[in-house]
Amino acid sequence: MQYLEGTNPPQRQAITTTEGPLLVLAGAGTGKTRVLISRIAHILTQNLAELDEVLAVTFTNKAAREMQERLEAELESSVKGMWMGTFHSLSGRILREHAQLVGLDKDFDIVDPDGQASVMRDILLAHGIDEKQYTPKQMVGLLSAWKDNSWLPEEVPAEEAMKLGGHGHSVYRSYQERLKQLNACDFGDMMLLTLKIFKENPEILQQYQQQFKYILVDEYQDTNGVQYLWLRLLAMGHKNICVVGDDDQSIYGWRGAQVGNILAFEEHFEGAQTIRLEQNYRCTGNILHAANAVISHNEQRHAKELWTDSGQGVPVEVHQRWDDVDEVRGLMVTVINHHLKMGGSLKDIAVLVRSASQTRVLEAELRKAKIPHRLVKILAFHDRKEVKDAIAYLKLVTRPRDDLSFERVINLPKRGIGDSTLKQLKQISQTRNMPVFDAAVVAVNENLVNTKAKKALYEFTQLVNGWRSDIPNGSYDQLMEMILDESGYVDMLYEDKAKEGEEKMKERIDNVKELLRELTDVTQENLLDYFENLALDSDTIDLLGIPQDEVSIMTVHASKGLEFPMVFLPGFEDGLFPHQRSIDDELGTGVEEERRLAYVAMTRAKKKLIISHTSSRKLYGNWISCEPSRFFLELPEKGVRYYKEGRGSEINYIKEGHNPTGRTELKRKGPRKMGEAAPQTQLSDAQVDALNKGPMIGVSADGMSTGTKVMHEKLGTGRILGVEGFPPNRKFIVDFDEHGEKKMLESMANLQKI
DNA sequence: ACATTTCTTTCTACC
DNA sequence: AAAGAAATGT
Repeated sequence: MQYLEGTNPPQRQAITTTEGPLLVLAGAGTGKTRVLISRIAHILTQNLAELDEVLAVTFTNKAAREMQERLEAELESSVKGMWMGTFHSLSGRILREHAQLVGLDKDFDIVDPDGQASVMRDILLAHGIDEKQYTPKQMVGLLSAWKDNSWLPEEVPAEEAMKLGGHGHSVYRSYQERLKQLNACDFGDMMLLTLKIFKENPEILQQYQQQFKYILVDEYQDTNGVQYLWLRLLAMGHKNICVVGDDDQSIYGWRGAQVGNILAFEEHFEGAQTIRLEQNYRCTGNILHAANAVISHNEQRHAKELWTDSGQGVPVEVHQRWDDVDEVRGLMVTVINHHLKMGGSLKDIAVLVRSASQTRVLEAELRKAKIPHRLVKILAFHDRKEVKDAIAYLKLVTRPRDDLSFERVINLPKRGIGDSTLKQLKQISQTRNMPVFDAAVVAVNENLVNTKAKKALYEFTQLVNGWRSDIPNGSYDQLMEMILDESGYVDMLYEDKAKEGEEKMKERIDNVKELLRELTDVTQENLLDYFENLALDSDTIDLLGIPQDEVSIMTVHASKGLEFPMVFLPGFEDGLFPHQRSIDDELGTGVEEERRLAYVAMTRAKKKLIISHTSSRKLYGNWISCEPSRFFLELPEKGVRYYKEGRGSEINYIKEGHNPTGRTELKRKGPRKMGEAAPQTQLSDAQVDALNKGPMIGVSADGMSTGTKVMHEKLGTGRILGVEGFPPNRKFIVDFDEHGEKKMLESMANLQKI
């Protein structure tokens, strides 16, 4: 049995224990993917199940693809027919099959967050809710959280329904109604509506329960409420559910993930067995030791300690740099060039950032230093404006009910259809219960809009009808090309050159061309799948040519499951990592999740881990001073070296400026008190201006100074303890009567003087 | 309705 | 700093 070769005893056990519920607690780099693949190979080669009787759930499409490839290599045969994919893609498959049961057509569309916000904007308007007080995004966020918890409109608990001014409940219903009208659903619905079908139609559920003899789930620590219930129902048939995960790597709490699912698996599934994989095959001893030390500060976790027998390796490095530019130029570029000189390769290297905003400086400086690099998954190809515009045209032509796409392209390029005309069209569409496109035809025929708009609408509808009659037998690239040409969209891109600059224009044109290339594979048969993938698969970035030798730049979240010989972790500063939003989190679980995130980040490194923090960095265009991340205080004494360099200096990499006293300098006496203002290291022009105009720190013209009593919408009354920075980016430190000390940005907090 | 200017806001993380 | 919204002028 080939698939057992080279496995350790617990791995072997996890592969061959096929019957009954099984929890595999698999730490970072313990060979969990290997186990999953071998387990499926075992099930199939032992003839325990047919291909379509195996359900394998992964967290990303990329993971699904990788698993499929490796499995096929292992079995030397195709595994087509197996149910392998993400929760959303698998659930979507079931939902399409039974869409009528929840009022959707089989070819329903999946709206992305932009689309959600757009729908919500109309709903808020119709409900007479002030969209400044409750933004569409906020409202969508609330609904998504409810859906992640598996609450249908009638199931939302009373106290939840009180949130955001108590509007949520009625808004939820209208929002769902509207989506139904559009023949569309959002991400949350893909799980929730399928669950609804299961609950209301036992015979359908039973059919799937019988079909799926073996269920496997990867990254179980990141499942949310609705996903848990979905799995639970499906697993009720044969009860052979194997979940693999690591509570220390749960980093999607903001998307509703409940670590509790993995912590309580044994209670949720009766008779469950647990197997632990604790031998790490990825990192050096020093890296593992450092990561273990950090994560051990979390309260909510299964006790475990990863180990390795592969030697200590070189120390983990911690660098203090002057600012974000110096962090790249002085540190990374130096190290990377040295790595190249020693014969190393760029694809060994990854830079993992906490927030996408860090990539701007990173990219600029690496470009200056002529170091090839690639942003991975930061802005997905299909999220680019010009690509979304083109897709909207294609959707409008092929999907008659797609009002969202109509809205997007009706005045792109400018056709003289403004807000007021659009509003009229929407009105007609609602009262006559027809798509906005049809309303436009009606408006033309019945003279319901002014002459100018009428002419423009007539021409537009003629164009679209023309394209509709040209829907091809072959691939869609030619239709798309015709649309882009005849609509004037491409001309518009060229004309934008003056405004946007030539480089930007070229990039846009290239992206549209790339889209055309992609569409050569799209036909009437797979158009629906194509649209579904657009919504569900954001990994598709590697279509732009062969993988080059270049440094990978990505967010820590995007790095989960990957590994690199050398990893840089810039921006380890309180406020950025851990992020301020998590520090402010009232439940206190935020920092624990950040710590898990740090753990994930550190354990991506196989041989060399370089963490850095800066003294100052730009935020919203203003310099702020930064404190070292609190996570440094949790690093072990051994196996970590500290480096501190001044402004613009380059470290002498070979000689190593090992600074044993660095640690004491780094070590704070304890967390900085909230009221204790961070020292301002450098003033921006705006700040100097602000000073010259009058208001001084703490004695501002608006009377918001230390001692002022203030009122906050949610946190109630309190007193200002201190003020940092300058308008309009001041931060107030407020001692709230009910909630204690909080630090907040002026523009966010909306504090009222009382 | 659109172009231009001015002012706000934004920077967690993503299927 | 850059993108987006709002205000203002034509």
